[in-house]
Amino acid sequence: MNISEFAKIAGVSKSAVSRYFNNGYLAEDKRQLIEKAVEKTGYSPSISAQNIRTKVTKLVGVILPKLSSESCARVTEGISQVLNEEGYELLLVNTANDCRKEVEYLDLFRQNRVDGVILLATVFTQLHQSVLNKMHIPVVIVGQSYKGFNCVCHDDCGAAYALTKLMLDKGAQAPAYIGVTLDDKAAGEERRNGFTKALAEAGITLSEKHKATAEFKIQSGYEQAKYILSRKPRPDCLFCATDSIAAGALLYCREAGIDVPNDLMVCGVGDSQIGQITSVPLTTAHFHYKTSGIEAARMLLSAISRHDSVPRIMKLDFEIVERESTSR
Amino acid sequence: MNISEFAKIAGVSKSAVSRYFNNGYLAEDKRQLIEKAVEKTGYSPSISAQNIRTKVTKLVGVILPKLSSESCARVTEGISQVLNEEGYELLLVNTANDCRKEVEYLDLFRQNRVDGVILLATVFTQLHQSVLNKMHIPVVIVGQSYKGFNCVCHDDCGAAYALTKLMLDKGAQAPAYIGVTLDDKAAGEERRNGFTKALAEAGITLSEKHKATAEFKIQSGYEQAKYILSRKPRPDCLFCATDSIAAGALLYCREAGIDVPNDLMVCGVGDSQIGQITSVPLTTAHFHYKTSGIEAARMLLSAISRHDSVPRIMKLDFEIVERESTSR
DNA sequence: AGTTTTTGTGAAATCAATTTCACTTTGTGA
DNA sequence: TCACAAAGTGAAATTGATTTCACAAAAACT
Repeated sequence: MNISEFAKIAGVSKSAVSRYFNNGYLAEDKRQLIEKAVEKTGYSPSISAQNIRTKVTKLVGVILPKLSSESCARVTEGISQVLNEEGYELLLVNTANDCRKEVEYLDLFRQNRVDGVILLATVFTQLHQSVLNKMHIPVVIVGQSYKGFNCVCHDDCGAAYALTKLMLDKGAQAPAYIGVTLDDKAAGEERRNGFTKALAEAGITLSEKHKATAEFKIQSGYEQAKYILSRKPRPDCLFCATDSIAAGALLYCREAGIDVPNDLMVCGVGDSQIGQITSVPLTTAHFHYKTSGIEAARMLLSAISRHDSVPRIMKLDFEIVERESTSR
Repeated sequence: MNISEFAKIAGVSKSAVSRYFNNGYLAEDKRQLIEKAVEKTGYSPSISAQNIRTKVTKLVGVILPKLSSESCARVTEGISQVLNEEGYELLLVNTANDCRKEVEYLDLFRQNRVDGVILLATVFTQLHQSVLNKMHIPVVIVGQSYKGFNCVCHDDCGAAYALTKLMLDKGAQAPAYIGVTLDDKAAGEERRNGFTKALAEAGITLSEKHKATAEFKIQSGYEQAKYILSRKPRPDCLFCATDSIAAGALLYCREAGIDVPNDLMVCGVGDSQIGQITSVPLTTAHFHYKTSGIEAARMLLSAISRHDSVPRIMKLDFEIVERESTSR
């Protein structure tokens, strides 16, 4: 069913039909004729054909590093809430942490497939930079902050600083650190920076023995905790860059008979569900993931509508969630 | 940049360009001319324009009840893996458990927006049925089994039966049950059926006192467990329809000083991450969620390619994961 | 050498819409 | 009653591709 055929059925011209669905510059009697015909036939205009003329797809590309991660899912939920309300659909691609795919998909979106792109970034290479600069549709980056681009990010450094300071204020003197790869600017570098800053202020230096890098997994947290906590002298507090790592660490503590929080304070970052039910409830930092998705979507929408917009960076605040794992 | 302009730059006709990107019925010299021009200009054909002619969008609609759920995320990961490989993109919509939205989106997809639809279903109303029957593009339903439609589902009944039998075989005599709404055929009805079947075989009848319905949340599991376990006589085993409910129940047990598994055996269903780190590691049933996504995507692809396909239902097997919460 | 077949080509039609433009009709004020 | 503005209309051009069709050139047979 195309517009001509439909117009014939409704007893009006093609133009009238088009006007009905668009600007609506149309006499009342024709409007009713068309309305009736729509009800009868269920006709609705082809989006592809509209796209050819208007260059609007009502589609937004969303690039995710990993779907089955609580934080990504929450961000995406925020994005989809706002965009669906505005009549946009999400074209979602999953890069499975494959950096080349990220660029590949950006390139795919560069053609006229979508009206804008939201990138949940982790790593950020030279290649990203150059592909992003060549984009001629608006892009918003979530979770990382890069000059010259639209970004919505969290205060990773501040959260790590606050958590570390919390433990130091409670009397911790020998801290340990399990982080993630520094390629991840936010969760790797920024959180480490916050941790380091708090130590520096307290005049404490971190021993190399008490530093480890884990993956974003419970199992990996368990292993790295085992490695660090079995070395002498044993630390009295442990900062984990993510809740899943902290959950793994707590698992090891229970197994090894280490008393949390009395012998060892532990904290994570992200306030994922898992922290509520660890053997000892976990102190962590709550990031407003869903809000970041909502804000990113809004930012993109406004960049799509008025095309001139200057790049802006929005940093969302966090909240410390204090639970037993650091109570003393 | 359109095909005519590009053809002029390359020094060939529009038709030649089209053939280059499609069937390739083209002389070698022209092929090279075009190849060079593509490298120079970065031209690629407009997907919308292609869609108008060929009716192929290379898009698949995916309807999710909730993004931030581990099982949904895993299924989607499987789907996206297979479809991306075949050059398809996912149009993802999140209904936030709103049944009307589910139908609304099905209707949206009914027009020529996508080549096929995958529906992660929970509830299934009369309205669903009638909208689905009016669909003229292939649909695959994941997680539920409905006659007359393509389905990929899990053996919810079998898993619940096996878990219940496991506890009964270990000597449990007074079972309790925390389920989810029966509107959810798979997680609500089927799992309850499996549980009931095992009881019936053992000649045990369930007291009304020992039955409750929770939401898919830790907090809700906690509350319902509190309600059930505080009534006399206390049950000696507890079947929870999901891991998150079980996690909440275990939380209450720790708080109330109930010894799991000696005083009370507990199990969940779904093998989510959370079960690994509960105060007592959780016995559960592992469903192959990612595999179900993969199979659903394959089923859809084959339905798209040869349009005649008869509806088929695929039921995936499960595995019992036995941990401490039922060890005796 | 003459005919048939194969191979390759571009013009033109087609797909399903929007939008401009030139026009009719209607309404208002003098 | 006439002039002029406003409102409404449909034909036709346009958007960016694919695909059919007719036709030319080259190759392979008589």
